[in-house]
Amino acid sequence: MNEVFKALSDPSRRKVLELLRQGPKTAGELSDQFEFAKPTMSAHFAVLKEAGLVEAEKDGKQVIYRLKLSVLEDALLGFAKIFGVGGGAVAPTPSANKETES
Amino acid sequence: MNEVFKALSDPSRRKVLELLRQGPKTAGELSDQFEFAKPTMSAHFAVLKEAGLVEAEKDGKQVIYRLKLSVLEDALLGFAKIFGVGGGAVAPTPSANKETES
DNA sequence: ACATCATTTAGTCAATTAGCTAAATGACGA
DNA sequence: TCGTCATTTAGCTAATTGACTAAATGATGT
Repeated sequence: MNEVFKALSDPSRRKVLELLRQGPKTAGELSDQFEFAKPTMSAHFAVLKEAGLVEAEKDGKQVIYRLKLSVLEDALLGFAKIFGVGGGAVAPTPSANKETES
Repeated sequence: MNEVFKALSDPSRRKVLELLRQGPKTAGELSDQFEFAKPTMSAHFAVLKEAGLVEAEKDGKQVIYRLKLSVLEDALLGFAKIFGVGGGAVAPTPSANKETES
């Protein structure tokens, strides 16, 4: 879960996720939306993949990236829930507080 | 908003926020929950303050930190909403996609 | 087989980050 | 005023990050 937050801490990576919200895209299509060199983008993709936020499928020459919404959802809402924030979730009792890290 | 995500990307800082969920705490009380040196913690507090996630109030010798839940809420839910995730929010139409950064 | 195209890997570099110790600040109590 | 306590600032270092170019990989078309 730490890796998800690490991945989300970079604006370019958040933008990649937003682009993928419209549907799967190839590495090239995604890279076209940025001014970075391809290898730089490739590294960002790797971070997102490592965090489980996207999955890569190979299609001939290209690599298609697809958003894994459930992972993003689990991380964001899971964290939000700790604070009793969002969607009427109830926070666990403060005295039951144990670990931040997983 | 980028600063909020940056602040959240460190597990120790997330833990500080969780501790503050139980109510305001002094810098010392917070530091006691970690093995880091005080100045290290002070730097983490500064990052959280910079991001607007906490506010500091001076009380005699001590500094009391208080969670600013609304800021955390805005960031998390605001971002979640972009993906149509959580609390029944509806994502803006993909074609209306403009900027990631603010 | 060869050239080409899409992407990743390797290697480098500068900037940022997270930790530390030592010193400064600022409030209190004696 | 002096000593002490709580916290921050300053200054340092090692590790991580995010960018780059050049080279490697791997699939396709000729």
